[in-house]
Amino acid sequence: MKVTITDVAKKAGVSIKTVSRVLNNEPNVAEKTREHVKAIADELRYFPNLAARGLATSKSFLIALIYDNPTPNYISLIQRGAIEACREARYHLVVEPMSLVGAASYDEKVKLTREVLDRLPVDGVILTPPLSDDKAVLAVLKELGVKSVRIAPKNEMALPCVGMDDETAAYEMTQFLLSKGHERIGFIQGHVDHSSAGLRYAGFARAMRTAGVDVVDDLVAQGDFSYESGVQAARELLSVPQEARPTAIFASNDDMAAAVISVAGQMGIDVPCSLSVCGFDDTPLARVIWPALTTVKQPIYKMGYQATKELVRKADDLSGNSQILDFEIKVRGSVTALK
Amino acid sequence: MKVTITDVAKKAGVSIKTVSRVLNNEPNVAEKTREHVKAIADELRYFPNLAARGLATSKSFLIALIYDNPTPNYISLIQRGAIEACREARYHLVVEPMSLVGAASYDEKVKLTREVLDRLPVDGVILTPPLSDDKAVLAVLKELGVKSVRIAPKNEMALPCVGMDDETAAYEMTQFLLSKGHERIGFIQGHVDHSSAGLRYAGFARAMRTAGVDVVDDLVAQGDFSYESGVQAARELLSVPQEARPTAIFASNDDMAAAVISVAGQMGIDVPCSLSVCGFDDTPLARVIWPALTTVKQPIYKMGYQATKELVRKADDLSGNSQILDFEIKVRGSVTALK
DNA sequence: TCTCGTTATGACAGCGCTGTCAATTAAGAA
DNA sequence: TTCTTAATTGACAGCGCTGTCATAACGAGA
Repeated sequence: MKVTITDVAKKAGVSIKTVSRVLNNEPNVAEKTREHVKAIADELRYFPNLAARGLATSKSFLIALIYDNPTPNYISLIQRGAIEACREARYHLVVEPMSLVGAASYDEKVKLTREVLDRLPVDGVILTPPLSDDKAVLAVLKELGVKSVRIAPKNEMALPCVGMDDETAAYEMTQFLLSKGHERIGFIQGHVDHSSAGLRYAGFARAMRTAGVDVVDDLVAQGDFSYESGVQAARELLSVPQEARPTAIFASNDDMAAAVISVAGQMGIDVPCSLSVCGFDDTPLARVIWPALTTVKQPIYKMGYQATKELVRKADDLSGNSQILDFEIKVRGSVTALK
Repeated sequence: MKVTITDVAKKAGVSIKTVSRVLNNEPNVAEKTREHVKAIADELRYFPNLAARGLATSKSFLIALIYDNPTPNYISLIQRGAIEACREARYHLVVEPMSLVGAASYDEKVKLTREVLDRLPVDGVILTPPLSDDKAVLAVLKELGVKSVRIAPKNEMALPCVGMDDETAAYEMTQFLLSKGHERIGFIQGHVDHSSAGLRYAGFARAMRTAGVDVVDDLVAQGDFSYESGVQAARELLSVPQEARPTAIFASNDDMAAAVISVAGQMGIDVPCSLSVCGFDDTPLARVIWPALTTVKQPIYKMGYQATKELVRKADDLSGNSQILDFEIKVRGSVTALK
């Protein structure tokens, strides 16, 4: 049925070991032999059997993408990037969603994570937020000695990471609002489990401080990155006398920013004339709502790609090096200068 | 390092074959032995090596989810359902996005598909639209004898499918609009490669005919399920004298419906007072935009789950049986009765 | 008690590949 | 030419599991 290495070897008139060498780009094969074997392999449309190869090398050629309930758009971009990198290295991506956040205790988390990794021994793991900051998950990864890369804004536990500089991005976005004359700027924080949430707030606060503007407690609301939490937070921020109302709101992600626009609409507050709004992430949503959202474009696809690239790299020296990718501020209709 | 079947056998004082039998629930093992072996395996936290098992059985315990550029939300739900079913059967899901639509010729498509499946021999394939209707892909699947389930509204090529009745859903949604007094109803069609697009239009047309209302050609616009195409189509439908304008627009999916709402907003047409809008899919977007979208809720998660369930079923008799799942019409603010 | 039909268990080969190491060949050096 | 060294190739074991088939143990009936 399926073509095996033996078939190729026979047809090429060499031993299976030589074929193996050619296929794995090992040295010490005569150039002529190499070409010949390659040609035969192509002709026979031979592909090595992953299971056999895996058994012999105790590798699986599988990379796991472990995530917990992120937004579909985010995970789908990460995934796409990861798969691209996998393909280039002849790896495959298996996806493993988990349900750890909030619900489970530390021990429970350890157990669940271990189970996933025991059942399917992979060659590498990509962790997305908020799992990339989860102590239990990281502990298991270390215990099992699984190569892993975190998608996260900052290095942790000597594990390599790929991310962007959330703090600076938020800083620059806040500067942008300030440059438009806004001073009463509301801020909606993200989920406390995501380290990026804290960094975004920090960037906002730093920009305000730098500009000599006080951060008013009443203008900072807690959200959790969900649309619903954005609705809640927006109501809090906007249900005050008009003179106490912020002239701009910076939400920690696009979903919550969309919620602000929606709530403002319901309250008869015109966006952007009476209220400027900006978000973070540049999800497709940002261009789809009206007015289009001013937001920070994250290089999500690239994060997935780079993280995976790092995992499939031959060298095993992926010790704690981190990659910070560029962001971009997308200026759209939801922000105007204060009159 | 890793605990093997031999370790379990030694510790349990039986042969590896007996352990194997227990683990695979094979008959002819004394109940006492079975319990004992199970206990030892648990104690040792033993999990069979997938590669070895795969090599011996020539199965991979892998299911591939093959898709081509669908909306992130859609694929993410399908994926979630598929993974759930995989877990129950101790399978794993590998994702394989392809880029076939539009660009590639038939032969090119065959080549690319074959390459994906040759490189990673999986035990089953889940096809999502529009690939579930792609002749080239289906031909390769048949040629390679790969078990597969299509996520699609109707049976094809004797391949089992899981889907929903798009035609009836569109019919009922149109009836709903008609019941609200709308007669000048605009329709935005979906991507021609998706069989569901045609069925949705058919359902719309049937409802109109049944109600004795003519389908006006000028009120039917072509889209391709993308937001951008929705903008285009909406402009077409709305850039006419007010008396010629539709009083309601039924877009073939939510993204295009969102585009209609956005375009209407820009043109100063109030939704829903001057224009009712409804969509299809019930993406998160539907609840996030303002006004919230009246739409058809597809059981997307369940489709992924059922399709995978079918694939991992022991029996190999999955010949052309199709499952039609229920839909639900979600009435929200974007549609009002015609005054 | 012995025999026969089951049921339970184990020995062993082999799945398709790679790692190790030995054998062969080619290429220089003397 | 002959010896030495390096480059090239192949034989074979073994990765961890399951399938096949032989063997052992167990009961039931004579």
